[in-house]
Amino acid sequence: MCIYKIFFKSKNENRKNSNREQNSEISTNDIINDLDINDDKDIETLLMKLSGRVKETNTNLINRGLKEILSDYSFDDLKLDDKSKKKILELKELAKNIENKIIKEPNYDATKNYKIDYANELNNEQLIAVTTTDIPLLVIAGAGSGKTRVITYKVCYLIENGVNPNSILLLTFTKKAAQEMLDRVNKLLKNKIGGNVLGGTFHSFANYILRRYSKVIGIKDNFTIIDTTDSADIFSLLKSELKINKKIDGKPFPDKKELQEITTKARNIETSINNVIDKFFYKYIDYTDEIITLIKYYEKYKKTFNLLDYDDLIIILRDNLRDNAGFLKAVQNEIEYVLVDEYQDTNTIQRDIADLIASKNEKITVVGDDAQSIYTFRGADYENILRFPQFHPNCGVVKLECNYRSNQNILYFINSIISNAQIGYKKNLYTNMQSSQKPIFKKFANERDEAKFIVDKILEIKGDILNYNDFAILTRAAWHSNVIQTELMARGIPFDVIGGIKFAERAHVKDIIAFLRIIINHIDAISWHRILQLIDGIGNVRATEIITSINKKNGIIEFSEFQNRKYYDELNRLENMYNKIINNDNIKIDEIFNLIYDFYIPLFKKNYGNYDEREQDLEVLRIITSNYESIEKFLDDFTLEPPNNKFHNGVFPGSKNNKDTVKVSTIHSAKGLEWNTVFIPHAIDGLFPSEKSLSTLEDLEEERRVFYVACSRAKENLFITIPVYLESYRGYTNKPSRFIYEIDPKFYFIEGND
DNA sequence: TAAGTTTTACTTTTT
DNA sequence: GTAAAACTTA
Ligand SMILES: Nc1ncnc2c1ncn2[C@@H]1O[C@H](COP(=O)(O)OP(=O)(O)OP(=O)(O)O)[C@@H](O)[C@H]1O
Repeated sequence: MCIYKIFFKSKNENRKNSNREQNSEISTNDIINDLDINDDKDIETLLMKLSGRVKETNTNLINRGLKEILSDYSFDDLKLDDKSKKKILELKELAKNIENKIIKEPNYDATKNYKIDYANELNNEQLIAVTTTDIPLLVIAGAGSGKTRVITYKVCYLIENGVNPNSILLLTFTKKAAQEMLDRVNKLLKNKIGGNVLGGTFHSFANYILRRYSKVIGIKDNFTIIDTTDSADIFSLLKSELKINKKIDGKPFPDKKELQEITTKARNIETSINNVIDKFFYKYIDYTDEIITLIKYYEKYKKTFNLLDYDDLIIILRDNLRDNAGFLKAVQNEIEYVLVDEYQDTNTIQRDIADLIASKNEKITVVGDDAQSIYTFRGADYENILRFPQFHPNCGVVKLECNYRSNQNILYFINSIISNAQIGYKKNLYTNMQSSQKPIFKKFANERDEAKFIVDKILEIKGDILNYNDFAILTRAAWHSNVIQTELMARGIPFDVIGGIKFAERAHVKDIIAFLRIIINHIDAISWHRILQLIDGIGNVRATEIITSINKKNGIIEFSEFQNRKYYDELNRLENMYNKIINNDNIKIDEIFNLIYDFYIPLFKKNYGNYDEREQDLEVLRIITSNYESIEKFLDDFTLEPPNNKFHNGVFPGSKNNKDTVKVSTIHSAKGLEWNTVFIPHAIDGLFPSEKSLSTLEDLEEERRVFYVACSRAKENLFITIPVYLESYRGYTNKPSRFIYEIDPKFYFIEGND
């Protein structure tokens, strides 16, 4: 029995699809002729083939044992080009330099009367990392070596040495990570002082500063932060307005998402659009001019309507810190110490921000692990970590190599994975832990069998000793756990899904957010577009016309000039709604919601099917917002860190989730976490590493690091599994992940005969 | 110009 | 088996 009601699914956003016939390219006869039918296994194979859209016949994995398969490595090795070779040499040189800067002894006064016994709770290197506060410090920490612990204790140490909590800046990868560390600080210091620390992501910090210093910077303080889908929607609008959407001799033009991707890539790795197209979107090289034109209009569009995208937040902050001495000084006066977590996943803009703020007296500590850099796809540059000494010549370095998380067998395994990396700073992770079991590798006929095995194992290992909380299923892509989720549900095992969830992108959720945004920024054109186009008779062109009129009146919402239009009644209703909200300074969030619903629900019912299912999302939104004092704060949080988990009964963002559940997560969302037992399903070459990352060495290296991050989450048990047949994706699997081939077989165990 | 219908091109990770 | 572009109709 399933004890959770899922409030939304990530499927069926809109449109009912007609059932089209599958056009199979291979005929039944071909398949039968292709096979010798000798036993049950062959028949099973045949049935599988007939049922799916199998394009290629490959019985390789079905009939051969894993041992045999893994003994012949047949992947093309990617050649290093000269540029990469040079880079690797340079990085090696940098790594040597790091070695020279290692600090050997802590500068710790044990006679001081601290609340925390630092020397006792930290190992020698950790103690050095915590107590070195007079010079810039780079902490290179291997997986599970206690970097979270170091940062947490360092915050305490700073506070205990008289640093004002609200002048400590703690930059982490997610808001949640910062919150958890600061909660821990509170516990350690037995007070509530940690709550005053400025903790959050680079983006949330940028937002905080930009709004407060808007005058100095020359922007309005009520800007709307738009997410990537909003950006894409702007591109879509511009494409049709500028009529830049015609194919040239059948070659497709980038779609709205791709335009957004090109834009953000260029800005995050700080290079030209030309370069990005040349390197990453070569198929669009013929459209370079049109793309550049569109992006120019995109930038203008944002300016006109007071919109900032994610990249704007950090770029505007960096540029102003760099170019405006008065502003820099003001920010520096607020901040005494800068701590950066997950430094390997910062980009150059973020690096600059941290450096600039700390530049006055070099009070900065950065913590990271280049082997765990998994966000280069969005502009992160793990070289930041290796180059830290270049930017801070008088820095010290601490290396944490003692792993407190995983048992010896898992450690051998993960060390073996990362030893195959071509790029990177070598660390020698060791542990004092006892060994239990080697990581297990196993194949299954199909996804259902894989799922069953995982669920059975969870129950078996859990027994009466462990909790569901001790288990995680980590995947490269969110959909890799689909069948497993079904199985968990069928078996009544409570679980939470984290990552890959697109709550904020659901149409009706975006609608509500659009209504709210306009309250704050009356000329938020992209939100106006959403709302106006809900009304019958208003499309792209009419919406633009109305928005232009609002903008001309500086954001006054007044539609009398459209009196003769057939949809005026609806415009009038909208105008009245906003007047009620805007003219009442003391209006509560709940009342705002009621007014919006009064207007929206009729349109909502008309525009979308499956009303009941969607309505629950609206309820979720109401509950989330009820925790907020202001719409502004809610909108900022919702956009800066959109919910990435599913909401079950009683579990909402903001509410503490103390439920005992198995975690089903993408690897990217599992960063920094740990579990007793970790499963990595679908470890199939082409899925993990992803097919898209096979062509360049850099991409492949990153995939390996993702694999490394996944495996290094495990404390006691690690299971890696592959289904031979994937019903939902291309049928037969070719090979297990190449990362498994790379590992010395003595470090893992192949379960079963096959 | 809007709205509805058919075709095409895809399945990676997220602040 | 979805989302967006392209095309068609009113
Ligand atoms: N000095 C220590 N003594 C005992 N346990 C420790 C010590 N330092 C860290 N640990 C434990 O080791 C585990 C891993 O620590 P932590 O999560 O801080 O590692 P991490 O470096 O952030 O890992 P990763 O980079 O892999 O995310 C935690 O369970 C932590 O409590």
